[in-house]
Amino acid sequence: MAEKTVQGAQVVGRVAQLLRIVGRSPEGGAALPAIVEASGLTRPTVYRLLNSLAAEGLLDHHAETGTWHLGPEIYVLGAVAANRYAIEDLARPSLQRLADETGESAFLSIRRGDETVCLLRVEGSFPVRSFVLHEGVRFPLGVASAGLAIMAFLPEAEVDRLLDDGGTRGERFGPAHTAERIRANLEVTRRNGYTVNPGLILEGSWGMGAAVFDRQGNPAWALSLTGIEQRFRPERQEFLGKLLLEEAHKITQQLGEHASAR
Amino acid sequence: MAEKTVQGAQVVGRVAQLLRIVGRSPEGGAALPAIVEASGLTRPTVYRLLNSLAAEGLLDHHAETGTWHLGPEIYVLGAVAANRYAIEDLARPSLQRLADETGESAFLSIRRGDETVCLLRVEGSFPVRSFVLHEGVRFPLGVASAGLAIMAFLPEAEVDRLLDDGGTRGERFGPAHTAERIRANLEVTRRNGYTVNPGLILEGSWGMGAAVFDRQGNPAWALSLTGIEQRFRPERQEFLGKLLLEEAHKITQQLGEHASAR
DNA sequence: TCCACTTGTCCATAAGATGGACAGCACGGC
DNA sequence: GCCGTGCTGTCCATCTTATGGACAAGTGGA
Repeated sequence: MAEKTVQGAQVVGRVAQLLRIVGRSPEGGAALPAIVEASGLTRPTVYRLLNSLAAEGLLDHHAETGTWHLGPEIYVLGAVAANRYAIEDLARPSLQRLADETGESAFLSIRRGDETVCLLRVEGSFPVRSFVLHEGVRFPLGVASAGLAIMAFLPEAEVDRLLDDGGTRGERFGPAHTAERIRANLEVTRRNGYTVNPGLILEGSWGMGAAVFDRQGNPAWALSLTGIEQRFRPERQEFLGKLLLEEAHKITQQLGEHASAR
Repeated sequence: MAEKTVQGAQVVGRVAQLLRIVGRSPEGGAALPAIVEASGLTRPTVYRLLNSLAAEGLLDHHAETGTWHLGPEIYVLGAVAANRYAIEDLARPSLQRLADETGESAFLSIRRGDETVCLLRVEGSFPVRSFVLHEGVRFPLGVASAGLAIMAFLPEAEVDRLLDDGGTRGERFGPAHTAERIRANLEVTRRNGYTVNPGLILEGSWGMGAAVFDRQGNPAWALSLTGIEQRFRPERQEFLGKLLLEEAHKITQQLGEHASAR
């Protein structure tokens, strides 16, 4: 909503949209009908664009399954871009430690506009795991623990703008996501430093998160843990929260020290 | 050359081209006139496309310098794609070791079509360094040590096709890049396992490389070292070559063990 | 002051993306 | 065996939309 910046080459928008859709899909694979559905474009158009993107190496077309994946060019470009945006390397050890010490799965998410995108997932050892979150998955800020953790440290005006979405958030993610309940959660998050998502998206699938701050002090990333309700009882939350905050602080500090490109 | 696979959405080609141009630029930054020049498109078109790409987050426009960079969306997508194409993590320790033990700068390059793309660079300690190669830089196979190392282990027919380019290689990279001289180099490379580039691209700027093989046994990546001529004397080449082969083998083996997605 | 070289913008034109429609194939039910 | 359903791949007339020549305006150097 609210586009038209310059004059606009809207094919670019469609291309970006398709890349995002493919990137968001579960194990990196999406079939044509699903992409058509998700994009709202017509099938021939999607078909043509996907094929063109694959011809450029930006996508891959797995011949047997007919699924589309992010291609080697994206990987190559991403590797170059990573020189400018490199928390990943800093975060991986922290995720590993979180997963090792808690047994839950640990995640790094990044803020991207009004959404969070999951960048890294490290599996925990506990045999019951939630797959609501995985690499490429996006949620609006305010939904899921990563987005809540980030939102809690945004300026009030920003929060107001984000919460005022006309109710689509509730429709997509369930009635628990009202502006009031989110505000209440943010309040608690600010007090504790970490946030708790008590199965708001999927019943029984809990999560906790803590924000990581960039050099300007903005909450740009978040660490989070997910698992089943039984593993997030109040008495354990303190332990998990402390761990999350420790690792989040560690990364924030490393980012501060780290010399950045340009 | 030789396009037109399906029906083609050629904007996609232009978009991909621009992304590549920006990705290839020295410290990730390219100015508009340079991009216009490199792309062969007209200025308004490039301008419009770049702005649209930036609006989608695929590029970044640095306001002060007016330079264009790969954007956060590319980073995000690349991070997701990296799950499918992850030698990077395996290679980094090897590059570090190469750089530490030799003092030269060490590189990981990937084969992408008929080119190699540099993915990672680890600086060596030796105070005179070559900057011919850095992240995002592409060379045709057969030019630069990484591309030679890969080419040496391609099927003969493939080599023939690659060498038969009508002389543009020589024009772009200097007269040392004739088919005959490359063939001779490949011959030596096959015998030694590693390749030596004796300043073919830039006089005095030498390099050595060794191929890394994927699970199917294809040479898909290469490790390489670069530095000044004086550091690549014949008596030292054996030492450097041995190191390169060791690390290349190590990565090849790890890739074989590693369970891959899909 | 003038020149060279930028960035940003407009708009008539024509290139080319679009999408309805159809062919062909694979699967499953009856 | 036959029909229905859902898929991929392709065509092409239509009209959306990308294109690029041209111009305004700003900057810096000589």
